[in-house]
Amino acid sequence: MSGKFSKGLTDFEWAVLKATLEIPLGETRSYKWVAERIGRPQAARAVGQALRKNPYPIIIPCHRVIKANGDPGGYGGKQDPRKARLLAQERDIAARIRLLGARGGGGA
DNA sequence: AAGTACCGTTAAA
DNA sequence: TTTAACGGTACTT
Repeated sequence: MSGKFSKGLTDFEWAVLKATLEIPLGETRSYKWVAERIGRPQAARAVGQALRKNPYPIIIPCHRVIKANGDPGGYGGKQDPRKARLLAQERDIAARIRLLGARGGGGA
């Protein structure tokens, strides 16, 4: 039984994608974080595989998933500075949302 | 610091 | 069908 929903993805991948979608905005989690969440604390590598495939790069914030060292994961070395840039933007957005909830004043 | 073992998917032979 | 490779972490040396 693999991929009872969309063919091409397995239950494992769905679990990884789901866990990645649950990562709060402006925050980052490690592959192990996802691995433990899906019930495979030792499958951090397999998690990286599912993210590497990332069938929905627009919906799945794979950039929020980094290594436990704080280094950006990626393949064969590193991805691109875009990842850090993207994370910085998300952080800004999260900060803005926090301000709105704090006093709902005009930000900028 | 370096090497090894673990998990799950994909590509190739 | 079987083998090789990719990708991150923890443990051991």
